[in-house]
Parts: sequence; C-alpha cells; structure tokens
Amino acid sequence: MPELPEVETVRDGLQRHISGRTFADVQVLHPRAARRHLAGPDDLAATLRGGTVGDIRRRGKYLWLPVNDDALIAHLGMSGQLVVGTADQPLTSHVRATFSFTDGGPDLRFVDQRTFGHLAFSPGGAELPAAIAHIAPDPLEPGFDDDRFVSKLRTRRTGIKRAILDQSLISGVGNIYADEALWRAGLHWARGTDALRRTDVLRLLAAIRAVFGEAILAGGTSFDSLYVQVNGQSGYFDRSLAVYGQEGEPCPRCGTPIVREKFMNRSSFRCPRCQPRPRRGRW
DNA sequence: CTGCACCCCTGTAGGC
DNA sequence: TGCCTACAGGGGTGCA
Repeated sequence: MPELPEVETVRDGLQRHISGRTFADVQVLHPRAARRHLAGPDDLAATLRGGTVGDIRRRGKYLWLPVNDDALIAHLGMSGQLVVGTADQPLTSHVRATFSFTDGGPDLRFVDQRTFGHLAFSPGGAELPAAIAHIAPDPLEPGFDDDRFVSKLRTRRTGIKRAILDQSLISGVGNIYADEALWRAGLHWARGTDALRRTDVLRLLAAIRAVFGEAILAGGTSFDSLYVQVNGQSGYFDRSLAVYGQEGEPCPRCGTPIVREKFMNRSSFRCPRCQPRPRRGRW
C-alpha cells in the first residue's frame, strides 16, 4: 500500500473532487470492505446517504471524510484505491463500494484487490475518529512533537526500523519510506533505539520528512497498477528510490551495491557501506 | 512493553 | 502448459 505520500495524494484528489458534495446512493458491494463497521455493510451505506462531505483529513495512512459531525474512515490496506469515475465507465473487477452524489457528477469507487483495506463510520469522528485514536501523529502534522518523539523512541528497546514502522509511535511510515529514510540518515535498521543519539533521531526525522515531501510532489510511488491516484494516474517517485527495490544497483551516494535482507518477514534494502551493521543491534 | 506468529485476501513472478 | 512457492506497499490480535 499506500504509505503516507500515496495516501496524501489520494486525500488531495478527494478534496478536489469530493469535498462539499452530498452522497446520494451508496452501495457496499463486498462485506469485507465494511468488516470494521460492526453494524454491517448495509447500515454503513444507509448511514452515509444524504450526508455532505467536509474537508478531507488524514493521519498517517488513515483517511477520513467528515460527514457533518461524523466521519467515514477509509484505510487503503495493501491494495486499496479511491478513484473517481463517471457513469459510463464500467466498474472494474475489484470495486468494493460505490458512492454517487446528489449533483449527478462523477462518482467515487473504492477498489481493493486484496481486501485488506476497509471503510467504517465513526459517529462524532469529524475531528479525529475514535477508531484511530491509537495512531500517533504523523511527522507532517503541525501537532507532531519532535522532542516527545525522541524521548518516547529512546525508552523503547528495539531496532530503529521496527520502531518507525510502529504506527503508535510515529505514523505514515511503511516499508518503502522506512528504508529510504534510513538510507538518507545513514542508519542501519537494527540500530538500537535506546542507544541512538538525539542528533541521529533528529536527522532521521528530517530524512522522513524530506522523502515524504519529495514523494508527495511526485504523486507517490507506483510499482504497478495497484496504486493509483483518484484520477487513475500513477505517481513517479519510484524513479527516485535510492535503495528500495534496488538490490545490486549502486548506492547513489557511494556506488556500493545495495543489498536486500529479510526482516520482519519482508524485505529490507540498504547500502552496506553507508549503513553498516551495528556491533550490538536489535532485531 | 516487546517480539512473534498468524490472520485477513488476491494476483503475479519465477522455478521446475 | 501446468503446478508450486514466495512474495507484495498494512495492521490487528493473541500469546509468550
């Protein structure tokens, strides 16, 4: 999925295409899409009909559409898309929910091949849905407190990559941007959080923000058709990836071939020279 | 608190 | 051409 830059790209698209409009018909076509809405898919659809969408919000990888004082939460999981379509465009094979609007304009479709994404309704959740209260602020939010992050991080006894993937500590970072930010900061993924210096953590935070910012400008990273913007277009940040997916390619900084390693049951990429293995790491 | 195994799914790539 | 495995950008839960 979609990590923060991709979700932000979708948020921006929804803001331009959906905000201010009123739901007419809502259809939840696949029950898994509403599995976190305990009252069920039909209740979710019925609750949304007639609601007017406010300014689209995001925290980390979660999106929400304020609907009056309430909110429609959307998480894209690994393969979710929110795309705008017109009535003459046939539904593709993995459409899980459709939304039409009272103005008769373009509709909204929730598409999700692997069904790890979900939709849910959060009563009173317009400002911050209760269902995502456990998600920490993301580093692009004004409310993100750098000092608080540094101190929380250093009380952990784990490796730095594991820590930045923990959405309750800092949100929005997934496997791709974790690797890119660690490379920019020159940190190995196993560096122990309790042994990191404050300057290391601040350098990493700056790297996360920089890579997020560049990726947002590029419209996100798309390896394939699974991730697209609301208009169906792909982002092009994949061309700027320094290490992720670059096994055997030269490090853009020193030329050393990038290595791929198994970590947390997935792949990690790093430069063995810029990001040397620590003597006493944690993983 | 932390790690870890496992679950939810589908599709694709690569080896045989 | 199959068949099989590994793997893919997430996150929640339950257990040790």
